[in-house]
Amino acid sequence: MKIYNTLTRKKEEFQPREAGKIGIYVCGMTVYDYCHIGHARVMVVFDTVARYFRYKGYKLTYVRNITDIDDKIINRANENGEDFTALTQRFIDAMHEDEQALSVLPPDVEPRATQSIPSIIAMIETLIVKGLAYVGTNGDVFYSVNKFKPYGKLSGKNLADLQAGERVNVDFAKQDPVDFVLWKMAKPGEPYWESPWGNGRPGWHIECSAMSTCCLGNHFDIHGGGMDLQFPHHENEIAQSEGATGETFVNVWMHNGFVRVDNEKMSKSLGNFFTVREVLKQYQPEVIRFFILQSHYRSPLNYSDEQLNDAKAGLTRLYTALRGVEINDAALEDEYKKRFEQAMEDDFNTPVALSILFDLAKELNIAKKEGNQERIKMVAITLKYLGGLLGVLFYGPEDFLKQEITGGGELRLPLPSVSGDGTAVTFIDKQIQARVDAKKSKNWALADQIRDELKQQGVILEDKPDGTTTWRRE
RNA sequence: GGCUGAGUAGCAAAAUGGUUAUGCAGCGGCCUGCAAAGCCGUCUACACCGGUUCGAUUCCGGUCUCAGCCUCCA
Repeated sequence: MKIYNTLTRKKEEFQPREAGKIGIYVCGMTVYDYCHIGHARVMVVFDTVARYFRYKGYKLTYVRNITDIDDKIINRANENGEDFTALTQRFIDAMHEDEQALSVLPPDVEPRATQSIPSIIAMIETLIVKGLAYVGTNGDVFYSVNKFKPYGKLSGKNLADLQAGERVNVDFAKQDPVDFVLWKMAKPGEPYWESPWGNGRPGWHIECSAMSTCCLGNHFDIHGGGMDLQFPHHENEIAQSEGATGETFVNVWMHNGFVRVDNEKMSKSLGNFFTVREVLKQYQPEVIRFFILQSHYRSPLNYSDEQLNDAKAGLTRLYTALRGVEINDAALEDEYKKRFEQAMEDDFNTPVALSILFDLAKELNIAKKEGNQERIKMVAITLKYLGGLLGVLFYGPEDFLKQEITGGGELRLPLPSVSGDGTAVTFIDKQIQARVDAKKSKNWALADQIRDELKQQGVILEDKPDGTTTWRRE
């Protein structure tokens, strides 16, 4: 199993610290707004990683935190005139709904910053005792970056460059502009927790150090998150954790690439983001997941309708191949399974893994054409099984192909119903029957008219060799 | 300016020192009443310039372009 390690800038053979066991920590959401497709990518990517480790038999502990206190949350709650806990709870619930829609399995532990205050305070105290942190002139507690020699090892930066490139906004409370805050004093009216340094709240970076070591130990296997967290967030985490414990913090750092819109990073500040629930009005949730899996997790991923439509077309091809095939517990096609594993074990190469699914679909179509029942069963079960490892292809083919996207705005959870609008389905069936009759009397004009009318409504008819007709949505 | 990373055919996206990626789209054929789906065949590549090599899209150096980080960000 090879994984690209940001720390060493190369693919390395992955060795768990303890045979058969893996601890992984992923930086999750700051919950003050809905998840956008960029957040969805992190969720789907690391869900896929977690699924694969489990499939390989590792005992995995997957931790993904929730940042439920910070300046943006406080500001947003003030704007809304609501308590910040009401705000965060609402968006935590929304996030869980989005995850479920995308077939992202819940992490094993989902610690929240506000519920980890004691361990955060303990870690800051240790840092102060070790001389790595100090109380600034404004009462905030800062990390003394210069005292941590390896600072910059993850992001390839060095302190001299950082100091040279300082922004004009110098904070006079700090001893050094590169220092960062560990504990922030509360202003009047702000939420706070008691601490040895006064009432306040944790800085952003310290929560992840505290929560990860708390859940996984001082030294664990994998730490993940978006590329943009590399610096300063993860760099600071290393400084805090290794500074406090004196141990190596993390063996492997994994960072996923961004989702882009028009060649630009999708982000809140640029305002060019699409929320998961927005996109779900137009596409099935599995299409979004498939879209994400179609590129390697470290590559940029361009968001566009064209790309989503592409993903949909690809998924449709796979489901079409599975159509009408009974999935039972036949043996797996070993050759394809092996190729699939090879792809996944090369730094989670999901585009190649998906290409193997397409190869299987072609095999399946050929077997169907030849009427080779044995082969059909074997290839179909393999396709469905390998798809399942990626968190796709778990619907019934008819469910997927006939699912209607209502666009009503409600969140679409998994398990779509084919006949959410039963009357539509009844109508389609009636029209198909009328067309069968027209065909029997060789009234091609009427038959074509019926087909065209349904097509206009997004329903595609397909005549089968045995004289029956099936349909699917466009 | 400093530090990362990337540039592959119409679009998207992988691998690879010499041999088919894959999906969508196109073209020809089979199938079909005609379609759709499917199958068979087929056309568009490796940013540019040098170097290493018997041979480079793949390794090395340089150029150009793009993106990201250096401020909150997944």
